[in-house]
Amino acid sequence: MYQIGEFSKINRITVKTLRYYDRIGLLKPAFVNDSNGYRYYTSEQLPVIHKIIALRQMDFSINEILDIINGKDNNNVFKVKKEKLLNDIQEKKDQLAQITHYLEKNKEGFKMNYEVVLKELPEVIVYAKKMLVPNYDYYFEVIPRIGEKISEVNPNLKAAKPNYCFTIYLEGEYKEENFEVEFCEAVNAFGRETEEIKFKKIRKVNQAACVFYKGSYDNIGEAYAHLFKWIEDNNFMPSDNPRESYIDGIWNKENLSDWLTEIQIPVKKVLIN
Amino acid sequence: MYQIGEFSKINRITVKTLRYYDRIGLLKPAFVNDSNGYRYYTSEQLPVIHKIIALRQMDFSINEILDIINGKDNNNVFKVKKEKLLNDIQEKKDQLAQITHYLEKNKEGFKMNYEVVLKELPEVIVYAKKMLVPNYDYYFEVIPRIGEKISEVNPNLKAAKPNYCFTIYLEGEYKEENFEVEFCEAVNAFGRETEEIKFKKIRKVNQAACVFYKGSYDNIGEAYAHLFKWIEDNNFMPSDNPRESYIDGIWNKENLSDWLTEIQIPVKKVLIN
DNA sequence: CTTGACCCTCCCCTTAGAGGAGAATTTATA
DNA sequence: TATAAATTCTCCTCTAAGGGGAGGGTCAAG
Repeated sequence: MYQIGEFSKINRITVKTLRYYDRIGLLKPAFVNDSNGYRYYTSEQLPVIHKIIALRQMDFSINEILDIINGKDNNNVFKVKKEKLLNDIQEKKDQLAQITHYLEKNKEGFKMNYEVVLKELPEVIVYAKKMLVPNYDYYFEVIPRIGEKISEVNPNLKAAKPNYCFTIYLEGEYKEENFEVEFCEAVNAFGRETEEIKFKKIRKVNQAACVFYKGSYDNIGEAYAHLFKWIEDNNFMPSDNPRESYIDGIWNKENLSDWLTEIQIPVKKVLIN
Repeated sequence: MYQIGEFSKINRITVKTLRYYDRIGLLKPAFVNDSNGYRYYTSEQLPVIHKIIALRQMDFSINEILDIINGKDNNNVFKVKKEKLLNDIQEKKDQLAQITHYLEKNKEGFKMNYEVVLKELPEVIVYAKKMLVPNYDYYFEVIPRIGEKISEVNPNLKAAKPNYCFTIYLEGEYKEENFEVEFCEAVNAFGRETEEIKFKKIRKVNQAACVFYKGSYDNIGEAYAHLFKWIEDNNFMPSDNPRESYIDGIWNKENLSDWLTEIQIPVKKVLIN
């Protein structure tokens, strides 16, 4: 018979933990003195606590250990745990890649302005028009007319909430002039089409690497470059054309430096053996 | 101005989380309607929440993010986090090795009886005697006499609490007969020595791989084999001689199957690049 | 005028114990 | 034998990052 303190020393485990295991029913002491409540453990319980500690070392939760000890579903729990550990390792490696990328970018006192986030892009219904655009200035002259035109034909059509107004770059890479794009605006339903403006459903994207870009479009190439570098450094690759989502711009902000655009590039993980 | 629901959709983050960030002061909405408590966010806050999400994706805690955003200690936090992630990955890999070992051992319905635990062995003062032992039977005849002898010379000497009575195998590997061992018993202080029995301090062992073995000593070789296999599978190597700690045996249990012994092998991690 | 969508606050719950208070008991020392 | 020190007990609160749900107020559309 060991007192709790002895038993804790033998097994290199705290007294608090033993009392906790008693309370939740994972390991009750073999004997409890009724008059003073002292717990006593026997040497037969050594292999039991040993097994518990071994399972804790393997990252099993208390509930899983209870199941294992009660003989439920013995082998499957281990396989599931193995899968989970493999996932955890991959997740940590991904985080490590992000931090390494960050440290590299920030190496020489260079202040990084872009924070890349992976997120899902939801399925949306849009009206869309393809165009060849000589430059950004021309572009924002043309866009309002698309909206006017489609409202004429569909007086009840409404923009989706939240607003989602973007272009898809049909060229794979970023170009400053004469690029081909598809302008899209998310709406609440399908409507009547015109010769040039078509409705379609844009499918959900599971993972897109996204950055916000502040300011006029003159230097947006820098944000693209950063984003592409991030994608490479983090073992992703583009899986579809980039999107530029317009949040603040000439239509609502006078000051160029207040303009806000989000660049979204659908990506998928590169499998490394 | 976005309502909380919109803002949550744009950023793929829950409303609960936004309210939580408000409460803890990580991201307060730009405007709150005093009469009904509604929260409103602006597009200028998009890059801010984006940064928060990016840092969360990199495994930073809320407190760390608060520090980063408030401009405290900017680069060091990242380096520390990188180290932590490397450690986490190693830990997960170790757990994976343990599970893989377990699954392999249990493959064909073979029921495993040994659970290996890594633990620290504390520093102890012992009296010790080296011997060449022909077999276990002889061994347990001799041992009581050592205790008697040392008590004669040191009437006030007491066994340590918890008891720790063990032999160190001086041969590197397990042998069934004619093995050289050093018998040790932990005591509370140094005492007077005899020709054959010496006192010494045994240093702490940081990590030892340990199993319990139940039953008579006939099949203890199996437990050794298992333990050595475990050490190899988990990328450890023995760093000192094995110890056999006697917990229950002929001196207190009649039934052979109640005998209990713990095998402890000090180990160190094998560095794999 | 009502319905459904959206928002609010408040409270409890999660893991696996850690930390500490206050009291009782046991063990060691003088 | 008296006291001091060590050990144990129960009970309470705390952790991180929100999730779940109750109960109730608010808003826009039909």
